[in-house]
Parts: sequence; C-alpha cells; structure tokens
Amino acid sequence: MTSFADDIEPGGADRRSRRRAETKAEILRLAVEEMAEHGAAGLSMSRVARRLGVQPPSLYKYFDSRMALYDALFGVGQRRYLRTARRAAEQAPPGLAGFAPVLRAGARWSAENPVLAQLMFWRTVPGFVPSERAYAPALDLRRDWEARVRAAVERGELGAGAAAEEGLDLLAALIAGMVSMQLSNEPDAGFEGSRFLRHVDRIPALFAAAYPPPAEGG
Amino acid sequence: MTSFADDIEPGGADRRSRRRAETKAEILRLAVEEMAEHGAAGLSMSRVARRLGVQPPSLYKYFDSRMALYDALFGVGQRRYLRTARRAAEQAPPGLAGFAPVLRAGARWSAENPVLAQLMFWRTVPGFVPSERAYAPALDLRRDWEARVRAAVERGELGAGAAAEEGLDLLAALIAGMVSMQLSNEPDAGFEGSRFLRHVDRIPALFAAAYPPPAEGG
DNA sequence: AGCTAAGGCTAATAGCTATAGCTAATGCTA
DNA sequence: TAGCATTAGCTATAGCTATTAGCCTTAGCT
Repeated sequence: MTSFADDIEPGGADRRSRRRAETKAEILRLAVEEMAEHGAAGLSMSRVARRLGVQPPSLYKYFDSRMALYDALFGVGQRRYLRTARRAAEQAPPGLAGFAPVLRAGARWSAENPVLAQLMFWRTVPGFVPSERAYAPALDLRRDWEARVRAAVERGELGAGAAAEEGLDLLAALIAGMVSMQLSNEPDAGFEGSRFLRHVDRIPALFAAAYPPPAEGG
Repeated sequence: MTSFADDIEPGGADRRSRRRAETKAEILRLAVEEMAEHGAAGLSMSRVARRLGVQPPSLYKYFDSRMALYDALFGVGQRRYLRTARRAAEQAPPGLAGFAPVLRAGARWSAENPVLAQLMFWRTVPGFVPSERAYAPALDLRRDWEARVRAAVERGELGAGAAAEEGLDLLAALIAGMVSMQLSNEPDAGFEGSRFLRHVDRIPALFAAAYPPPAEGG
C-alpha cells in the first residue's frame, strides 16, 4: 500500500487532470496514515489537510465531503482486495484444494491493510454508507466464491448445500471470524505469526466437515 | 436492556447517592439509544444531554469525559454478557454437549445488544481503551471457556490441543465470525431468523472436527 | 437550624466540517 | 504569443462538538 496512483480514475492525457489525480491519490495515502493513527472512524479532514500542507477548505476541491473521502477509500480497498483474491485464484489448483491459497491471500491483505479492512468489513464509521459503485467489487467476489464452491461440489469434494446461500454465509463467517479477531486484538501484528490468521488454512477442512460430500467417489 | 439500575455501584443507602446512581443509569440508557441511532462511535455528549433535558456541561458531574462514559458502557456490557453466559452454563449439560447452549446465549445477547457488542468486541471507537476494571469480565469468561474445553477434553470428546491457547483462539474466532457477520450485515435483525447466527449450533461440531478426540473411548 | 456539597447553570476555549466568495496562477487555445 | 477560462489555493464564517471554569441554588445530612 505505498501508492494509490493506479486506483484513481486516470484523468485523461490532460496535464491538469493528471496533476489532479496525483493529488487525489496523495490525499488517499495521507488519509490511510491518519486512520492508522486515530482509528478508521477518526479520520479528520483538517489533519489530512495539515499533512498535505494546505488549509482545510482546499481539500473540498478534491472530495466533496468527509464521507466522499471514506467512499473513495472504501472503493479502493474493495478493488484491491478483489484483485488480490483473483491473482491468488489464478495460480491456485482447482477444487477444494484451491480454497486455502485464496483465503490466505485475502487474510494477508487484511492484515497488511488493517484500517481499510476495518472500513470495508465492519462499517463502523458513523454516517458512512458505501455507494453502490464502491461496493460492487464485494458482490463480484461473492460471485467468485459461489462459482468456486459450486465447482468443488461438482467435483464431489463438498455436499450440495455448500454452494447455497447458507453454505456461503458459513464460509464467509469462518474467514470473517479470524480476520475480526486479528483486527480487534492484534491490528498491527501483520500476517506472519498472527495468533488468529494461522487458523485460516484450516477453513477448507472445517467447511468440508460442515458440508461433507455425499459419498466416496471412485 | 431496559434498565441499567442494577449495573451501577449501588451507592449506599444514602438518598443522595441513590438518586445519583439513578441518574447515571439513566444516562447510560440514553447513551445506548444514541449509539443505536448514530453508531457506536457516534456517541455525542451534547445529544445525550439534550435527551436528558440538561445542558451539556452538567453531564460531566456524572462522567468525567466522553471516554469515561464509553468505559462505563463497556463495563456494563461485559458484566451482562458474562452473567448471561454463566446463567446459560448453569443449566447446560456437562462436556461438549453444553457448548451450544452457552454459545447460543452469548450470540443471542449480542444480537439483542448490537451497539454494546460492537463496542466490546470490535473496539472501533477512536481513542477509547477500556480500563482494566471494565475489561476484567472478559478475562473471566475466557477462563470459563478454558475450563469448559478442558473438561470436554478430559471426557474424551475433544483432542488435547483444544484446551491450549491455539484451540481457544480458534473457538473464539468461530463465534466471533458469526457475530461479526451479524453485526456488520444485519445489526437490527435480532437473534431469531438471523442468516448468520443460525450457524452457531454448528460450532461444537466444527470445533470437534478441528480437534478430534484421540480414539474411541470404551 | 445550619452548613456542606451536589447538581444545575452560563460563559468561554479550542477544534471540527462545510460553505461562500475572493484571488492568483496555470495551462489550454486562438 | 496573448488572452482567458478554470483550477486550486486562500480567508472568513456558521454551526457543530468536547471540555473547563466558575457561579449559585437547593437538597438533605448532622
């Protein structure tokens, strides 16, 4: 998470809009620093402005309101999280064996971007409701998982209910639990050596225990 | 959660301190209403004062600061949560079969007290760190679970690792996941019919799958 | 009955988000 | 290169917020 440059609309070849996009990316970067210090809900326009070296009202040339800034951060986080999961999925084996690498990649991203993860997964900022546009990648990711679980069911590695809403909810709760414990108890611990995220690799087996395949395939 | 009267230090038979305790309890009640409307992190001293019908500075006669008010809420929540779990445990059967009723009672309490649960389990209020005194019941509860898991291990219902830190962390993550999904996706849904909390009864089986007993006891 | 302190108040400080309106300079276009 | 629209900064201001200081009345203990 060193740069947000590639996550803001490119803004054409126009020199002005290029500079504008750079400034927006810089603001997002500073906002994440702010949130790391004061908590995800503790983002202050004034403090971000001070960090940027301008007066507070100038920030409103780039983001219409504090909530708009949150929405941009939420959107960037969701896009990055989705991209991370998809990259891991590309190299993962098919079927149930591919679950762990993808889950691990998501858990690692959350541990490395704890304030964005809080904003995205907990929604605890008073008054903030993400826009449809910013939320869209989360729906894409859920559809990815639905397809992945269905494939494992078709391979005879999981019971049929696993791919229904109920099963997907359980799977989501399993990963959410480990990430939640991480974020609330050791937000600065990182992925390696985390007390809670080391359990992520057990999720496929737990999930299979909840939805065992119908019989032993030949 | 209709009254906080029994959760504030009783304050002796002294009439003054009795009235004082009543006012404090009333403030806590109004604060929870506030948080339900504006989010756990959106508690405002001014708005609580307006609800109570006094000027904002008068609140400081009862709580030293906004964070002190959070700490009182955190403490009340932890004590009530512990009490709820222990009441359920009294009537639960021994061993692994007793896990589900206790887990269910905790999940139900969280669903019925979503803003306190957010404050207690997520800690997302900027600048708030609970006092040792307020946090103590959480440690008691963890010790309760440690004893309960150890008992199940000794009965041959779980593998040995279940009672170690690692196993207790996994168990905590399982319940935290379902409660987290509930709080972030359906905070106003209640316990019955919750998409996520209906999985709570599966936790003992999942936990046993992760720590199976060593062999079939005779 | 008298006194203490509880519990209200107003005033004031400092910081917050956000808007209005001014100004200088940037950089596109003719 | 000259002109000009837009951008991106600024100050001032309104209306919030938490919190402190200090006053004053009255409740209620002794």
